[in-house]
Amino acid sequence: MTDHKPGPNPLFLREEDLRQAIELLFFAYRDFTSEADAMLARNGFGRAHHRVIYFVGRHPMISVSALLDILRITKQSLSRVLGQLIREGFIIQHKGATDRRQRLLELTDKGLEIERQLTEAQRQRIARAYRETGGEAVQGFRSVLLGIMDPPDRNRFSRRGDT
Amino acid sequence: MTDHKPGPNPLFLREEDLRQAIELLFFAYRDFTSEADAMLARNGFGRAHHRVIYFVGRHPMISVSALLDILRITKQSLSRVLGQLIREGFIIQHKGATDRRQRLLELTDKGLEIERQLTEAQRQRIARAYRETGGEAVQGFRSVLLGIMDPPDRNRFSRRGDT
DNA sequence: GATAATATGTCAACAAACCTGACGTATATT
DNA sequence: AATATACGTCAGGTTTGTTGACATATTATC
Repeated sequence: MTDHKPGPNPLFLREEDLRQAIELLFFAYRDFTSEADAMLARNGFGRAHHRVIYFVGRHPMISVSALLDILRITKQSLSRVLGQLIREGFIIQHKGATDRRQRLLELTDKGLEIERQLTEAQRQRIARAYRETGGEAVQGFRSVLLGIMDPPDRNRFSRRGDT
Repeated sequence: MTDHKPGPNPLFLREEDLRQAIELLFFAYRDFTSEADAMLARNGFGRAHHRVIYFVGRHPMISVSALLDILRITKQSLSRVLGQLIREGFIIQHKGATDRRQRLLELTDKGLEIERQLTEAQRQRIARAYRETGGEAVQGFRSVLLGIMDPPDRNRFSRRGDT
């Protein structure tokens, strides 16, 4: 049933390597989000909600514009999802102390709880992969992904212990 | 403007590592698809079209069900996108030789050309990251991503040279 | 050879999550 | 006082996914 071997078209050895990388990202990302997606669907949420919950949890008191900068979506798109999360009590807004135009976002206890549940499957998946492959592979994984992303966001990943 | 340091909440050192991995995947994937997305938008296509074009190009004469198995979407979703690509002459169907129920898919010359253009930016991005990080890092990248994905698809990535 | 299973397609209705464009308000900056 | 920024919102549109039902051609099975 349904055969598809690794495929022809290997113009260069290099070409095959690059295509494998493209596919590794596709399959890994697809599976990486699968458990959380299922959990979200049960709660009437989507992946967009998870992203908002995740990054608000990661950066408590983040401003709306900083969040937009991470997500790279329009404020109208964010507004729909964020408004829902606020109305349902997962996130609260605080007026900025220094700049009162800002609406700083924070998870409520309810928000923290769902964040933990949602991200748990992903953490376990990563932890398992890290455990199976070892520290050297982890360093390679990190540095290649850093190389793939655009420079501006690379400095979010400082080398450790800088809180 | 807009400050968000790496963030608080480091319950464990380990926890921070796992969260960084989650974010590496998010940022890398977001940027990885950005150029192709822009090019697709200019042609009136979306990311779904790219995925179909990519995997048909990768596996010439793939059956519809095998493609569905890769993409993990419903046949109705695929049908819309695939039908469009067929009508516009990017993909052609052939009746299966052994099983005449199958519609085996193949890129036309036009399809091959757009595939090349679309994937080019991604290939360059990967190539650059691979060049910058070196072979050892690449091995780590590969093995961690393999560890992250669910086992069933791992054997798509055999070690090399098996066509 | 009738029956069941498989591979594919299609119609219809719906939802999630994006988008653009326009406009409004509060606050800060110059 | 004028301009810019941070945020919100209304309105309408697209892409990409979903479920459910049903149809057709072909293959496999009893």
